[in-house]
Amino acid sequence: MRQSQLFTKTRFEAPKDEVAKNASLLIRSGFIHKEMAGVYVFLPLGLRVLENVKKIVREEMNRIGGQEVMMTTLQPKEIWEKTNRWDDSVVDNWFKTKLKNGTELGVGLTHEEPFVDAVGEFIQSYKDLPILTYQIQNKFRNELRAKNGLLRGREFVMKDMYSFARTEEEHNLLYEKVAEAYHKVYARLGIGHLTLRTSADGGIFTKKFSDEFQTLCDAGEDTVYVNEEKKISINKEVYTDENLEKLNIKKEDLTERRGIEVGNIFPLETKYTEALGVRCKNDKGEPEPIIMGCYGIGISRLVGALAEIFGTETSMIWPEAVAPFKIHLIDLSGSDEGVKKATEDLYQKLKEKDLVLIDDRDARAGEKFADADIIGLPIRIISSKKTLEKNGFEVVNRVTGKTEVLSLEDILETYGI
RNA sequence: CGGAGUAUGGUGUAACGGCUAGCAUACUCGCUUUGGGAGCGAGCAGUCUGGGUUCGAAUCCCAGUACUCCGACCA
Repeated sequence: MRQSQLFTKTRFEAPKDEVAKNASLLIRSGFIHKEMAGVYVFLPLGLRVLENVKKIVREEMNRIGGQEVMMTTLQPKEIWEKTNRWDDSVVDNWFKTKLKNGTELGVGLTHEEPFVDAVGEFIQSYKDLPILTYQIQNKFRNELRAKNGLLRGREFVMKDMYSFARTEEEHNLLYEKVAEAYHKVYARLGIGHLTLRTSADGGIFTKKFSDEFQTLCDAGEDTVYVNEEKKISINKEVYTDENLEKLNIKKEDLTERRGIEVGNIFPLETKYTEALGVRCKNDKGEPEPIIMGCYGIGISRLVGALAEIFGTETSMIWPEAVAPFKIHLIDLSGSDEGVKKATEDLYQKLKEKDLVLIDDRDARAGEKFADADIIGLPIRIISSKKTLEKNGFEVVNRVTGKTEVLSLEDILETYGI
């Protein structure tokens, strides 16, 4: 992609209506646009990051047998009434609307009911189980107060997966399989070492714990007690002597930290399937309850978390797996036709694999470097008279700081072109 | 939802109730410049909305709206 044609621009000044580092940084780099409090537009570079996160999540969910679907945003109130989650006194952050004829509708804030409703149609026999199905979709929550940029919005992108199992054992197997997949997702995003499976409140429908995936970061909204060494973590909301004993954790081993909840998995038991009348026949032809699990990953929240972790106010380095492009090619050819041609040749090659953003603007070096710092592509290749005199290009790995002059052939070989 | 604060060109800011609302940046044009946000000149562009007080309101008052922060909430 040519930066001269990219319609977004970086900006020098921080937006005054954002305090959160993630939103401020991403607005300054032109990755997102604030539409209103808690609602953000993903611009070309930001969308590429978001899509890369989705891709990784998809691959890992598919790998464990997840089947992707897409539920609807508009929701009929009937199914929510069956589980007693329609009334505002029970769930107060619904966005609701009406059809022309007055029929009430909900705007999806989560999708347990619709999944049970839609998937349940196909569950007749125990032979149909287990099922693991998911979607990546926008969620709408009427939060009383949006804050922290992408970390808590009113409209956000989430991956939610649901498992349907016949027995407790079958459920537990799926549950652990998903947990393992989650660890893989965070590892691929470059935050595996910071992300801990955390015991948390199981919610209002189960007496069990749920498991959150907390990425340690001071900007996080949750307080967790952790032992990074032993990979132990427990959310403050369930941090009691009784629970510590139940979980076999020693208080002295833990330190208080802040965490961003980047994922949450919890057992739903039979609450939703029973309420919506979804059962399966066992081998004697008798109806049996179905055990559910629910597994979420905040996709857009992860983009914010990455900005918090890998960014400063004026600089960013995206993990290679999600960077909008891997390489930022800085064209410093000026009016030198020879350098310009060499740069263009390299660009055309790297473009074949969609690896590169070229700064071909008629701008000075300082401006280009400053922009490249905040846009945050992990590899920087500088092309100028200086580098061409050495028969190559200056290649900087921004993570390690390693700088070397490589020839066109060397670079192409590195990327398998 | 309780409390506090803020609102001025695209962006960031300044202006005692009183001069043509200033500065920076961005943008447009011209010249110069070209490895860390260059220089000179010219130009475009603004007081959140609605009321009120006053000879006179960006400034004071009321209402609304939006945004931010603290708290509560977050299935």
